[in-house]
Amino acid sequence: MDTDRLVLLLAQHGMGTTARIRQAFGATGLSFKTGMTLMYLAEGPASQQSLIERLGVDPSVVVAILNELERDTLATRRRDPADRRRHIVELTEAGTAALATMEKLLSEVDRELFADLSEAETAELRTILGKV
Amino acid sequence: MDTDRLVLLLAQHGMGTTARIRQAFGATGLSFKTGMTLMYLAEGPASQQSLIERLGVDPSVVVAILNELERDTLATRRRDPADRRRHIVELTEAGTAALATMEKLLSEVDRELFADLSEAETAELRTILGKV
DNA sequence: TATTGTTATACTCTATAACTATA
DNA sequence: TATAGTTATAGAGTATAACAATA
Repeated sequence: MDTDRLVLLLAQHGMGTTARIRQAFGATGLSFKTGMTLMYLAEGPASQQSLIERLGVDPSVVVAILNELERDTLATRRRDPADRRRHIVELTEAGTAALATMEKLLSEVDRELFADLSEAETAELRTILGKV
Repeated sequence: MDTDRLVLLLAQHGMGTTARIRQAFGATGLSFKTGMTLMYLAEGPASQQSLIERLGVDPSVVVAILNELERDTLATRRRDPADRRRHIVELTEAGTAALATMEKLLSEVDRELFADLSEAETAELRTILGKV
């Protein structure tokens, strides 16, 4: 799906990259956004609201992701005593281990995708995407 | 959905860009890949096989897209007399008009998304993405 | 036998709307 | 009344498998 338009070029590469990540994560049985959730939880306990914002998805999506993570005992949620409407979501030890696996998989995709780019080019790409 | 990993940055921007294009195309009632199909057909008549390759999708997806385009009389398909297994797919006049509309919508997204980029930066982005 | 296109079907991702419980 | 989270459900988008027509 090639084209000469920059928006389409970016969309195309993004879809390809996303598909590649999904494929890499597929081995773990976890979806793309579930993997992203693990990464956010690595920064510390979070409410579901904060996950909704960071993932940019509907609340119901976060519920489904957390159900999956709890089923696999990769994360836990418990009531926040300070506001019993909220949940405190946390990684378990198994979750931290799973995260390490996914980081390794991501590194492989990274190397594979950007193999033909110089150090300067990857820095440049990062800068430019930051402005988009 | 921010992150410091380049693969994730690219995936994120790609998904955002795709979503933005879908939204822009939404006004026409046509999907993203249907719009892409119109663009490919603008280059001249095509077989369904060639569309499959360029869109990078399953044959059944192309069938669905062409059913939609034919229903809206934006394209036609007819048997190729040289090989009666093949279809020759062509834009109609209405299809050409619809294409012009979508190009205009894409240009708007282009301007919006890359407003903060210099001429040099857009050229750089194009070059780098070409290597990914 | 291999290729082109079609159909039926199912799976993933995501959002909407109506709901419960807390504040 | 407003907010956090949940459920049920529906709609995209896409792939798989079995198929018919033609080469």
